Amino acid sequence: MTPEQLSTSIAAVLHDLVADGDVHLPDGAPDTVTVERPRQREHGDYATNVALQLAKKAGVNPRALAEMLSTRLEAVDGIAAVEIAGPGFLNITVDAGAQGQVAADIVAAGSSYGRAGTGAGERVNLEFVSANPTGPVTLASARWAAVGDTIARLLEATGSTVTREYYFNDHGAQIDRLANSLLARGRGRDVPEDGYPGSYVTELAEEILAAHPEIADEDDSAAFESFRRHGVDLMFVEIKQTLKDFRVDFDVYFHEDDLHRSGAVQKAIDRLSELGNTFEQDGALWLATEKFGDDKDRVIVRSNGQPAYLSGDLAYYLDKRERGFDRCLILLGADHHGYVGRMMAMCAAFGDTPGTNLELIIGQMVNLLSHGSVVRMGKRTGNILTLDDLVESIGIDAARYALVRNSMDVNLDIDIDLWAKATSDNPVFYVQYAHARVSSILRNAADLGLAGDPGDVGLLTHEREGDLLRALAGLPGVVATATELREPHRIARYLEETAGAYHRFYDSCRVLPMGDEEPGDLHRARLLLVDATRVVLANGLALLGVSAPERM
RNA sequence: GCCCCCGUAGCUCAGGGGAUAGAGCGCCGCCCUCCGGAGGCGGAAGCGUAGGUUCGAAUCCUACCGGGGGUACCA
Repeated sequence: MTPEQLSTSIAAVLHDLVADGDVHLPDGAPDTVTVERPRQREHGDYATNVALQLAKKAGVNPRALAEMLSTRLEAVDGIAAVEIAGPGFLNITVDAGAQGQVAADIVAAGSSYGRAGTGAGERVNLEFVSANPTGPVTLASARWAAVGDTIARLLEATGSTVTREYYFNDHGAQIDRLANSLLARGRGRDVPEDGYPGSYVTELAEEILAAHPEIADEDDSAAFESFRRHGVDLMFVEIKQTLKDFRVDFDVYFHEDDLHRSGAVQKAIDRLSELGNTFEQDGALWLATEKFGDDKDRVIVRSNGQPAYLSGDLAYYLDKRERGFDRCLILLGADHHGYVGRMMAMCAAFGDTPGTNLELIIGQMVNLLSHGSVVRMGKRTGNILTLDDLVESIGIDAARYALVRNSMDVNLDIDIDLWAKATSDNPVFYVQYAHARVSSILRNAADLGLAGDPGDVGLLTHEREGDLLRALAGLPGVVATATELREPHRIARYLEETAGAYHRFYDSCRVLPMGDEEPGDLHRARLLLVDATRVVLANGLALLGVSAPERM
């Protein structure tokens, strides 16, 4: 019995109580109730605090409500015992057969175990990374690449249709700075003060000159344009390749330039003006964001007639909405948190609902640590670290895992000495090792001709078996929560917990027959449990885009 | 100044109002007759401070202290 099934059963019992007039709830009985795995084993397999939650509304004392629930719950199929504890907790023990059935259900569901249809029909646009094509993908962007892709996988797992989108900013002044840097390097000069100092600029300039030798004969202003065009193109190719190698595939690369060329910017501005949300002042055109909760109003067309950066965002947002996305999610670094107010106000100015149609997810910064101190020098960039630097030192699996393992709200320090280790200190290794161990048993079982017959799942009564079953039963709930809160780290933590439960089970429950022992029902049931563990670890790792090795 | 994030064990971090606050590392002590010991078991050790809300607060609110980031008619 999974927590979800139990929740439904308890809700059904509540409905009955209300229908029979035993309990009066002004808002009726809920459809689901909170069911959790208690920390203390004495508190049963599962516990619920519904009685505490609803007592006040029902106008009864929590223990009395608990009594009524308990009596009826004990009659429910699969529930072995219900105890009332403390102020009104219900501690529920599930019978072994119903518990063991979870393993069979998981194996039957296979790769679809943990998925849900809660987001069905929702079209989500998830924009992340969106780094300017002025250099290699940085370490900071790497976090958004891993987190964003994982959020996308989670949304897909819960039934949403997701478009992974990269906003390619090829319109602004920083591109000029790249072009100037390339020109300088191409002509054997030092990069300007505000240029890009990395060695990649020199490489790029050489590459461009090799492919287009005629640039050498152009004057500086023509060469500037050539370097600009080819530089952006090549940089962009490199960024795409880096991300692809990192297992992040974008569906759409959107060019800011297109918005300006197509008239989309003007269209967005006109729309906002029609809605009465713009005004002119000091020769500039402003968007009235303050009335929608922003700190102050924002310029969208500068007094020199040039559109301000925000105008591109307006047009881009409108474009996404017109492409049919119900929800536009954007991942941003903490250095952009100041944009939240104006972006949300902009959304509201279009008549949309901030938080629903537009959602900004802010994450904190990343550092790399080695031997206890922060690594500052990137290989090709001089002063800033790249995704490639990270992957080179710890590999893709560890990099993806390390980048999503923590809440986005915390500054992330990645200790590359730790993540490069092949020991259990390294969380990704710990989880992958559990999967390899599982796979090994399954291989051995196949050699023994043991696969197929599930035995009797009711025999899985060992404490460690129960712990493992409950851990495995938790995946759908964790996926649901991680998706809803946009918190992929919950998947990683869950996997570590599940891997731990498996290692403990393995340590005290022999799975395969020893020596000449005849295979029995318990062997088969445990084998099913091992197989279910494989499914859960593999599905969880897949959500993180991390491989689930059968051998390591 | 104002805004955002963080402050939990010696260290790195989990803990979406619930029962005795968890994990890994490090430290101390254990467990190998066969499935991968790259594992497992036990022990010592903690919610920045002060108020408030609540039957119940690490979690919500306020103030303060400490760390990080931001605050352009730049993009």
